[in-house]
Amino acid sequence: MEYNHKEIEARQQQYWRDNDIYKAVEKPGKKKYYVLDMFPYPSGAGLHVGHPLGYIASDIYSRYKRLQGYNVLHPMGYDAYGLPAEQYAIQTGQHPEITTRQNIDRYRSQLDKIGFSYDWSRQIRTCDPDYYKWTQWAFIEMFNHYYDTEAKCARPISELVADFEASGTNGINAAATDDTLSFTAAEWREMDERRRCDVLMNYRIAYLGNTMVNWCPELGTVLANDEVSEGLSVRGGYPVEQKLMYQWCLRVSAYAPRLLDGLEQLDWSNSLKETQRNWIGRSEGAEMIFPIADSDVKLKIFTTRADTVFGVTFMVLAPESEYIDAVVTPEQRPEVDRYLDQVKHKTERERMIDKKVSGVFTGSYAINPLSGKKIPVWISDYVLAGYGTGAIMAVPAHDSRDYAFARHFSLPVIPLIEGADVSEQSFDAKEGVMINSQGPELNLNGLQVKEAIARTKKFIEEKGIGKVKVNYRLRDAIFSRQRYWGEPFPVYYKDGVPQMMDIADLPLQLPSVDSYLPTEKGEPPLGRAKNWVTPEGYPIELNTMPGFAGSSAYYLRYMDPHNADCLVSPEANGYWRNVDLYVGGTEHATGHLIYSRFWNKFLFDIGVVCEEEPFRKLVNQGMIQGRSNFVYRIKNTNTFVSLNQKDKYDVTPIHVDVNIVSNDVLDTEAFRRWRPDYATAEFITEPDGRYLCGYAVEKMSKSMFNVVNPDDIVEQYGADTLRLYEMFLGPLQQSKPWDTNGIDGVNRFIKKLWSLFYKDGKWRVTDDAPSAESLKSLHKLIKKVTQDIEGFSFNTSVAAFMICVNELTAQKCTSIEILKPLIILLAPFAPHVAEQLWHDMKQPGSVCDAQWPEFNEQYLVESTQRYAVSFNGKPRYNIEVPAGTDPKEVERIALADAAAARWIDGKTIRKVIVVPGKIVNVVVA
RNA sequence: GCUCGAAUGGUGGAAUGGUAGACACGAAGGACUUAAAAUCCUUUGGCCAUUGCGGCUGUGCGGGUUCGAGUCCCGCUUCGAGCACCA
Repeated sequence: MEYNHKEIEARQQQYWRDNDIYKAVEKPGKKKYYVLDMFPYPSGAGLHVGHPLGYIASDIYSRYKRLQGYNVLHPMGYDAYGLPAEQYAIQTGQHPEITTRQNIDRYRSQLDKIGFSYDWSRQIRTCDPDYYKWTQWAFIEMFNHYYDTEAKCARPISELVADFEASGTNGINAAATDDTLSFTAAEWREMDERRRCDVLMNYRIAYLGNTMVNWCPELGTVLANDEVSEGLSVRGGYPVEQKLMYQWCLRVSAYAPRLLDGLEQLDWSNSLKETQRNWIGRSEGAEMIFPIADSDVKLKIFTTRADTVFGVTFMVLAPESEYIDAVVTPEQRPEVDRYLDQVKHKTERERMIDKKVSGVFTGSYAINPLSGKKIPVWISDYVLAGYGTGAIMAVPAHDSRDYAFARHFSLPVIPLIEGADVSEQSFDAKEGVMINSQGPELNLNGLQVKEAIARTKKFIEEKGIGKVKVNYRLRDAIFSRQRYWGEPFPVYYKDGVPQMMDIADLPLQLPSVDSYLPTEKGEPPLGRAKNWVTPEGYPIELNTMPGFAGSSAYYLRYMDPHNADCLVSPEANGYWRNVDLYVGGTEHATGHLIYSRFWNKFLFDIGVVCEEEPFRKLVNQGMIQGRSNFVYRIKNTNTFVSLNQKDKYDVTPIHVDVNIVSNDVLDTEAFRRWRPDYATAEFITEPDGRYLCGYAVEKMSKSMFNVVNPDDIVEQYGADTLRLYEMFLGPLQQSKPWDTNGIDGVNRFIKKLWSLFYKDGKWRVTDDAPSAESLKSLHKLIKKVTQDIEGFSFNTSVAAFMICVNELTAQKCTSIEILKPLIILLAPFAPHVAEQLWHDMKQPGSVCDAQWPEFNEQYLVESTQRYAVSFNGKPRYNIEVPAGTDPKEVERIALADAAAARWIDGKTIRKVIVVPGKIVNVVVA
């Protein structure tokens, strides 16, 4: 029998399908392991070889865990709502549902070919009503809860209402809100429904708020912070501007402390945790009150540099600050209005690019609470409304932005740190000894910066001038999108007051529309839906939910995908708990991975899930870039020059389809057939007659002709080769270009493996006893591969297989006692060929009739022991011997190695001491 | 600017502080073949020596710790990633 990947793979895959081999069933008492891939958005372009990289790694791990006897949950589904399908719908009128379905079918057939061990009976699609019912349900729950910052958990809004009825806002200062309200119980009772609704919106976890949003005119929708990068939309790269809009939001910021602290216990990479820490952006500082002279107004500011308060020479308000109206003097009003108008017409991006200092004086002065000095209050767009209180105390000597502002408007600069030269630039470092910092009641002179910060904080708290405060950069998530292709909100409006639908009436299905564009009135596409009202005739919300809504809790739904009564049953959730291993790209670091953690924590608070963190271990696979090939055309001709000859001519490099290039050698005939223009192409080749192409690493895309389709690789080499090769390419976490050049080496390995079992078509495995050296090769492999799988170092485990097969070939090993464990170990990597060989072992006439086993743990036992070899007490090197080796034998091996490495050249050995399991000490003279 | 990570042959990449370059690709030479493909064998960091065995050098740069450093520490350079008027 020859190795025929097509037959083998078709047969194995059929077998898995027919017997539901990978169907996961809860088995109480059996240890579970949940391996999850980030589910894909099914794009129209299909999969390229980069997409399956992480899926292969997680599949290897799942199969490995299964062999170890774990009950493994390894599901797959589709993140089916998204912009491309909607934009395609706008262009063609085809319903996004149809496009999405077609793309999903394509994805599925591509995934199937690679031989993944997914339990497809648990597949989910975020656009299925049965699925998004639970997205809508979670939204309603968030609407019905508020966040108690003291108990650090979500609580029913009804409890807050009860508090209000009993005692107004007294004693509920622990509710997360961005607007501190104050009213009595009597006042609460007198409020009408609309007013109460407005009040409660300040506390609900899902709330309607007038917030500054990232508005993208080109896409006609608002975007979340993580969907914007450098003032442009991540999707499409269109400009984004700031706009005040009444939108649904999620109070993610309330969970900022827990999102930060939770990172500690997670087995994630440092860089990813760091990215999240940056995004959450905790900063410890102080809130301080600066009263305005001759007025009742008190400016509240936030600073991390309380120590520099004696260097404050002016105050700055954000252009959107609520203080402005109270502070601006009548004389300054026209100038301020002019400035605000000018700022308003700048987009976020323009504000960022335009680093020119701008600002306007309000006409008012504040009083420095520590020094008593009068200082002017300005307005400038370098202060952000959304962070802190939207107002700052400016210390130009020690903050570069304040410095630039002070220099531009000729405001004074007072240095506060000894030796700091502030004549050219500010001194921002938090180090040195304080000077010029003495007020009537507080003297910081002579203190170190850190001491001064602490002293000042203590002082202002005692005096009631301010208080210690922790600020977070993390903003609430804007949850409305003015799109069609997303989950509809289960919300209707009764006299303009938002009402949640009854959970029993969910899912609220997405209606059909005649066009996917906004209405003439500028309403979102759902404004076109006919009868988009409740049975009572109340209008239903026109916005839809954003992309991250459906992906925030999908891992929970896999645990119990067909449950019609709840998101996940307590039994299923109690068994599978959370994801043990999550594999996916870093691009979701500040989006999906924050929202999911938030969403999960909320569900944890309300008792729906039993684990507070959704993803215990997370591995980020690197991106696979494209490797493009070039041909070089002599200008104005149809003649192409090979790489090493091109410098002799005036040439233009042209991208050429990588699929007609092999090892950078162009198939010239295929090139002539590739495009009509090139049918008559002439070639100037290398001396050996080959046409060599140049190459470059670029993004994998159609326009670069560098897309490699996994289907083609599977067709030519087989899924097992593809799987092994993707792993062999390099460390999983690292980004690397796809280069098909090395794939022959991996394919050769499989053929060599095959010929350990079949020689000239004949079965050659025997039940001979294994030789000592074969056993050594095998145990080396077992040790290396088990270590490497645990450490996600799949490239080196593939190398270990190659070494082992080469050694066994050289040893002419035919013993089943070696070959059986070998293919068991290989099965997670190359399941088709391994299972085929296992199957063949069970055939009549073969020597094996065992069942496909669960992985035998004896292979995982550490099989060697390490000894440190020292000379006269100084450790020199280590040796490894089989576990349990006799001390005499250890001594012999140690001395043989020492002699080989010339440690004892010209010396006399006096004595050798062997401490079992630890050390070999050689006393030499 | 702040934070994190990386730098090793022609290429992708291996090396719990212990013989740097595993494994693979590519390249060169050879065997088989009418020929090609496939397969197999040898060589392959650099320099020198090559009818001897071998010698020198070498992991971005400069220091340090150590009997011993690609690996640990200090200081740079370059590249990548994240955050970025966040006070």
